[in-house]
Amino acid sequence: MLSVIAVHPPVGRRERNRQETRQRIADAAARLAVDGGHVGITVDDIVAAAGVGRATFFRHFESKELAVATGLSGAGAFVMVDLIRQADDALDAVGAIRWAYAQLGVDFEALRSMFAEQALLCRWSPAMVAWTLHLYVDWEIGIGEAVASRLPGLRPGDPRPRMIGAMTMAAARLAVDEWVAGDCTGDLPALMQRYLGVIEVPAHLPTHT
Amino acid sequence: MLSVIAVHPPVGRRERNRQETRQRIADAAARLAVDGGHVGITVDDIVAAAGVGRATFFRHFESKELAVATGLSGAGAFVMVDLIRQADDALDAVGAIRWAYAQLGVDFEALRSMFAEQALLCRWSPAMVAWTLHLYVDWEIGIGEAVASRLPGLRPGDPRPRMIGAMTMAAARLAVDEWVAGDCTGDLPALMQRYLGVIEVPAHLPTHT
DNA sequence: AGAAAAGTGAGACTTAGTATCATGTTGTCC
DNA sequence: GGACAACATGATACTAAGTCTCACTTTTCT
Repeated sequence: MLSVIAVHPPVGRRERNRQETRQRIADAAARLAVDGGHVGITVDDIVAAAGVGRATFFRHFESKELAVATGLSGAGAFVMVDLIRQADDALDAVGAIRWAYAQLGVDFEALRSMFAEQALLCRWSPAMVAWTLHLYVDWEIGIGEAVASRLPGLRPGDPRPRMIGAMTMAAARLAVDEWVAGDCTGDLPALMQRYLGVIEVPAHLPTHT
Repeated sequence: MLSVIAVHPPVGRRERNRQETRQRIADAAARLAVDGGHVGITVDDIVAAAGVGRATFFRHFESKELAVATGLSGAGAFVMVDLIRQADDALDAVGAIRWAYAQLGVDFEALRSMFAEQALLCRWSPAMVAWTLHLYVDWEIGIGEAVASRLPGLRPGDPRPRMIGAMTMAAARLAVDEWVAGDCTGDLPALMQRYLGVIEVPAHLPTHT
């Protein structure tokens, strides 16, 4: 009678609906931001475009900016985390990250304008910057989990996964900052490798205490 | 006639007044947040306490949260940057940072409750977290400048200073996160060293390109 | 001294964010 | 399979953040 139903993801219809609503809102927010160049986009615009009530918006996102940033980043974050996971097993944690971002360099020209649009919108206002940074924390965690298995001697509470995630996001942020400062005309993948080059992680957890 | 006036800091009275106003606002914001446990503190409260007009508030701070965060961090940031600068010349960049944060460990108990208060307020709401992260960017820059002279082969555009600043702030943030998760009862300086231990920077700029 | 430039205060106004309640939908237990 | 609990939504009203404009004062430069 029971079982047989849910296979792996024990997510019910309720949770699925909820995530779909959240996605609709984020998508609408990002689309409006891109279309309008961000000028004058309001929460009422977003909820109208997403076809949800105003209260629902704030149940899913703590601020307008977070919704826009989430929509802009969209699948991008998941793509990167997946890429890191797919890197050659022989690569260590930082090596896998460098490889993943190098893959982004292949065919970068096709994505240049999209990246530029996203980068500029995320820097449009101080509030956008602040909430984008807030969003990055989630990515830090994701990246940390993605590389954890590559860390020798990993134990519960090991600071390395989170730190590697944070350092990676810092490299990405600073690389894009420099890229934007040069009017998005430079070689972003190369800049990214340049900043990632500063990251070095001890092969083993320093035997402290 | 001219010259002879300003010695080193070419800051005029106007700039000084401006900074004083900004400081008054930040101080009032932090004091109200600490006193009231943050509950229900409004911009009108802050401007009344600071004795400035509402418009002036938003000329100095892009959001209420940024004002509170700035006031809370207050002198702390400057103290750390100064400490890093005062570290023994024999120490390299990361060594100087580790030493500076180790100094914080001396007499930590006297500061424990103050740190706890500040840490909890900065994590009170998602908005506080977001704007605190925004504020951290300034510290990143400050730390980067403070250690730049310790980096061999430094050249314009070198990614190391900013990256070291960002990695340091990441370590601080994650250490405090873990400390707060343990109800602020643990050994924060030790946690800090633990996270800082993950940072390793190549002695020389990787000869890329 | 006088004019340009920049900071401030006051108030009106738009919009973000919160709280409450009624309604529909999903999950669970018999 | 039906009833009930739990949760997601929508609508509305309300508080407070953030913007804008204008009149006024202070600083700076010539």
